[in-house]
Amino acid sequence: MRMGRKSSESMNGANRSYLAQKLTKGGARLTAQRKMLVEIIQNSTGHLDAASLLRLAKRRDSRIHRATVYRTLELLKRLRLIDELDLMHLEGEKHFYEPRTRSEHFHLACFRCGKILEHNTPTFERLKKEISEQTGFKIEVIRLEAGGQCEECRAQADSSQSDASRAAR
Amino acid sequence: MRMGRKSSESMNGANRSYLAQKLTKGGARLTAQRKMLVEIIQNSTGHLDAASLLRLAKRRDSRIHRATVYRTLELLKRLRLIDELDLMHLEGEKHFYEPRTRSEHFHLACFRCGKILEHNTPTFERLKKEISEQTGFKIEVIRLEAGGQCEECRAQADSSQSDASRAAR
DNA sequence: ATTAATGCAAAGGATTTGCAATACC
DNA sequence: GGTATTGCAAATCCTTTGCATTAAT
Repeated sequence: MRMGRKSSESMNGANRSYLAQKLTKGGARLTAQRKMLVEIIQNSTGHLDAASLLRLAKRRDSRIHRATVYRTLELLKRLRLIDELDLMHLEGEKHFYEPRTRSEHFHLACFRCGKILEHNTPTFERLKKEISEQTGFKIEVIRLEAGGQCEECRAQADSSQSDASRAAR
Repeated sequence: MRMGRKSSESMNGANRSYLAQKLTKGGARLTAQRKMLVEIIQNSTGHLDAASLLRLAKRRDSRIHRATVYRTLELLKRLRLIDELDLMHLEGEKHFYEPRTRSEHFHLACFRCGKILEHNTPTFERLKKEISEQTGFKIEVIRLEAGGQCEECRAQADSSQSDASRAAR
């Protein structure tokens, strides 16, 4: 089954130079499996964990192994091509990954419905700048995550709260 | 060996009410082991992981079990008495804990020397406020962590870089 | 007396590793 | 052809769980 023009193999031409450039900097090789994994991550909407990434990769090449996925994630992290997220350990201890190509943002994890919101404000930029200026620390990776209640869940909680508060507690 | 007036058992009187208040809110019991664990965490300077906490606790009560430590940490987290940190997974996947009593701050982990810096600026407060205002998200826990190079390591890297850059890159 | 907390041992999940076979440049 | 990468299977690390026993109110 052939795929549409924007996905899979067909975009190798466009991406190869960029990836090859980045990957080969550290003496790393641009293998077929690595290309595939990067593509999957880049085309993914949500936040992938290692197991999901493996599952998706196996659809294209059933021989790919778990260890390869972990090793590639490690590499891409080192090259700053992806960011690693914890998402407040909402789903256990696994990590999630997203491409660095998208504009910077942080994550808000709703403890109630499990939704992950992405957000950003210029103040975040400002904060990073201040950190460097005030401490002399050179930030290479930064992760801001919050847990709590999203707007919708808060509204629900408030309305059911009023019932409950009438009774007691 | 008796301890100074500010640590250990002697502060139970002062702390019991506060802890009892907090702990018993959710129907939880204020057991001897829980008191001990909270004391250790509160008196600790650095960032404790579960294994270190267990080790320290065993010195006072050798019967305390790993499971109790984990269960207590879970409880204290829920009650917002402690914060859980990842410290950019600088030392593997374990978590670190610190009491919430200290003023809020975030953590900068040096990838080179492993040092953990704590920092804060009013902009962080501002950022939190903006997040709530702009998204309607109610923040219950927030974690800001950065990884990179501390001032000292940067200085070192720069001086050895100048040698390297003369040669090639 | 009732209910929650603990110790124990075993399981669980996510990730990592050594080594022989394979793919890349 | 020489070196980096992969698959495999086993190991490791951290954390959690079911259940019988013990402690707290």
